[in-house]
Amino acid sequence: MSATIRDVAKLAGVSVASVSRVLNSKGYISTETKDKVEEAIKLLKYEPNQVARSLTVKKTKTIALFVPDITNPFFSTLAKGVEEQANSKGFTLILCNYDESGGEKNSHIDLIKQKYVDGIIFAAGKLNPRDAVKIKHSKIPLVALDRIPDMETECVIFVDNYKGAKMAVEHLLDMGCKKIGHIYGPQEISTARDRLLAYEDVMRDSPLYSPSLMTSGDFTIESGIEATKTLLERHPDLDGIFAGNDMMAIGALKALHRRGIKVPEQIAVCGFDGISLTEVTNPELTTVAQPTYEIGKLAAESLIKFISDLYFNEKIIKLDASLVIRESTKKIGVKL
Amino acid sequence: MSATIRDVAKLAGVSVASVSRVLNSKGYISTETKDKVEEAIKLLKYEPNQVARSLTVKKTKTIALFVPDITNPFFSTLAKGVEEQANSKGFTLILCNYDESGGEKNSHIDLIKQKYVDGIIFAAGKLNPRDAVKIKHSKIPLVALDRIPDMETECVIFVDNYKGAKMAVEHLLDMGCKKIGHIYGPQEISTARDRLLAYEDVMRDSPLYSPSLMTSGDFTIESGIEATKTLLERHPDLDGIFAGNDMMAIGALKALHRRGIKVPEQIAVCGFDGISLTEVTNPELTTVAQPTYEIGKLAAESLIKFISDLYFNEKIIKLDASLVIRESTKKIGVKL
DNA sequence: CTGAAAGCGCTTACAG
DNA sequence: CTGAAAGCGCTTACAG
Repeated sequence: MSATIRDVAKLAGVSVASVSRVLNSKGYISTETKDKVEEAIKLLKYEPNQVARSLTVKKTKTIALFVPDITNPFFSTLAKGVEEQANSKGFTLILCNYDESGGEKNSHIDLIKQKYVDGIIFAAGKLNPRDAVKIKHSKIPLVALDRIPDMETECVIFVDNYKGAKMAVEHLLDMGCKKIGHIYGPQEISTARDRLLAYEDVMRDSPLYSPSLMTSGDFTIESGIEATKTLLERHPDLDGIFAGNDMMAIGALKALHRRGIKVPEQIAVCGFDGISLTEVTNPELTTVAQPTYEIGKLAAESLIKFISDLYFNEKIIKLDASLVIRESTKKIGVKL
Repeated sequence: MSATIRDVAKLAGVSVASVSRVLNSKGYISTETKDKVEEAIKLLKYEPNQVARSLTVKKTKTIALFVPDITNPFFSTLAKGVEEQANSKGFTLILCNYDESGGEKNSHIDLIKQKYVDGIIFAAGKLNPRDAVKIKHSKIPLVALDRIPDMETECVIFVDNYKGAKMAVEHLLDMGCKKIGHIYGPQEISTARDRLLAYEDVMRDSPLYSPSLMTSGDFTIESGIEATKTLLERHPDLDGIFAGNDMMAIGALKALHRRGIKVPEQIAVCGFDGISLTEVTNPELTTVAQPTYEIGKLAAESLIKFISDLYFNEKIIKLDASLVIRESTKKIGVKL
C-alpha cells in the first residue's frame, strides 16, 4: 500500500537505519545522505507508521482524558483545552466518559493499557478502587485535577475550592443573606467536599444555621431543581443558596422561577465553576470562576512535558478561583 | 515487564500460534489445550498487546470523532453517545476538535492516519479540501452526519433539517407572528443551509418578508446576541425569531431580555437542536429537537458494524426532528 | 558517519 | 488439531 521505510531506503540508496536517523533527527548523519533521504521521502510521500514505531518505543503520542460527564460545560471546556494543547504537540486525545453507573462497559483502563497510551489526565473526581489498582500497576503517568486518594500522581493541578467556596458564602452574607442553603455535590469527590466544608465553616456560627440547610445533588441541572424544592420545603424563609456547581445553580434558578420566587430579591443564588452559561441565565449568575480552559491546557502541557522529559517535576500546581459577582446576588439596597 | 504471548505459550506448553487461536477464538483448537492456555493466561494475568496486534492486522479498535466545537452542548451530547457505544464494543474514541480557524495545529487527519484509526465519524460540518483529499486517499471508513460535498462515505446519518425548520417557521406563523427574522449559521455547513432554505421557502410570499430579515451567526451564544441586535435595528417591528440553532436562540433570548423586550408576547423565539438547556431558559425555549444522543450511538454503531463486517451497507439513515413547543412561542390569546 | 541484524509482540498462511 | 517460521514496519545497540 503506502510506502515504508524500506522503500525510502532503497530509493535513497541507503540503509533503513539511516532513514530512521533522519526521521528522528537522532544520531550522526551526513548532510549528503540526509538530503537523499529527504528527497526520497518527498517523492514517495512517505509517512512513518506510528503503530510500528510504537511497538518498539512503547510510546504512542496519545493521552487519555477521564471526565465524569462530557455533557457538563465545565468538562467540555476542559476537554477543549486539553485537546488543543495535545494536538499542537502532535498528540492525540482519547476521551473517556468515566461514568461509574450502570451499563455493560469495558474498563477504559484496560482498553487504554493495551494500547500503550502515554499518559492520563484524570478529571473524573472519583476513581473506583479496581481501576486505581490497575493504573498504579500500569505505571502510566497521571496528571490529576485535584487530589485522588491513595494515588501517586506525576502532577496535580489544584484549584483552591475551599477558599473559593468561602468567598462565595461570605459574599452572600455580605449581601444581607441570613439563611443560606447549600446544595452539595457527591461527597466522594474532593472538590465537592471542600466546597461543603467551606460552607459549614462560614455558616456554623450563624444564628440561623442548621444542618438541614444542606442537601445533596449530583452536579446536574435536574438535581439542582430537586434540591431547591427540598430546601424550600424545609426552610420557607430561605434567602440564599450556594450551589456546589453552576449546573445545580442553574437548576436552582429554574426551580425558584417556577415558584415565582424572585432572584435575588427574595433569594440570592451563587454557583461554582464559571461556565459560560452563567452569563446568559436570567438573572445572570454569580459564580466562583475557575480558569477551566487554561486548566485543560496546563494539564496537557504538564503531562506531555513529563512524558517527553523525565526531569520535569512540578508536583503541585495551584490556581486561584475568583468570585464573579452578577445579578443573582445583587440584593437591592445593599452596597458593595 | 508484563507477560507476552510467548510466556503464556511456554507455561501452557504449547505454541504461540495456539495461544493466539484461543485469544481470538479463531481456528480449530482442542478443548484440552484451550483449557491449558486459559489457565496460563489467568496465572500470568496476561493481557494481549493491542499495538503489536494492530501492526499485523492493521486495525486498532479505535475510532475518531470530528466536531467543530465540543463546547456546544449539541456536540458534547453527541460525543457522549458515540463514546458510550464505542466503549461498549471495546473501541476507544479519539476526540478531534476540528476548528479550522487559526492556531498552529497538526492536521488531525495526519495524526490519525499514522495510527491506523479504524474509522471516522465526521460531525464537523465543513471539511477543508486538503483534508478531504487525505481522507479519500487514506480509505478510512467514514460515517458522516449530514452529507459532505465530494466525499464518499460508508454511511450518512441524516436529520431532515429542511422539514424541521419548516415546521418551526410555520409554527411561528401559526402563533400569529407576521415579521419573523432568521439567524442563520455558517453557510458552508449543509444543515445551516437547509434551515435557511426552509425559512425562505415559507416566508418568501409573506407580505412583510424582506431579505434583510436574515442575518448571520456562527452557532455561538455570543453571535446570537449580536445577530439579534442587528435584526432589531433593521426591524423594530420584529415579532418572531427563528434561530439556526439553540445556542443562538439562547443568545437571542439574552439580547431581548436586555432590551426589555418580552418573549413571547412581543417577540417569539424558536431554536433548533433540542439541547437540554432549552428546558431551563426563562422562558423555556421552543425548539426543533434532534435525537442527539441516539444519533451519536447510531453513528458509532454503524461505523463499527462496517469496520467489523464489510457486508453492512445501510448507506443512508434518515431520522426525524420534532417540534417541541414551549413558552418562548406561546403568544397570549393564540390557541393551538 | 553508516549498515546488518535483532527485536518489539502479535497473526497468519503453510505443513504436517 | 498443532507448531515453526515469516512478516507487520519500525528502532536500536553493535560493529565497522
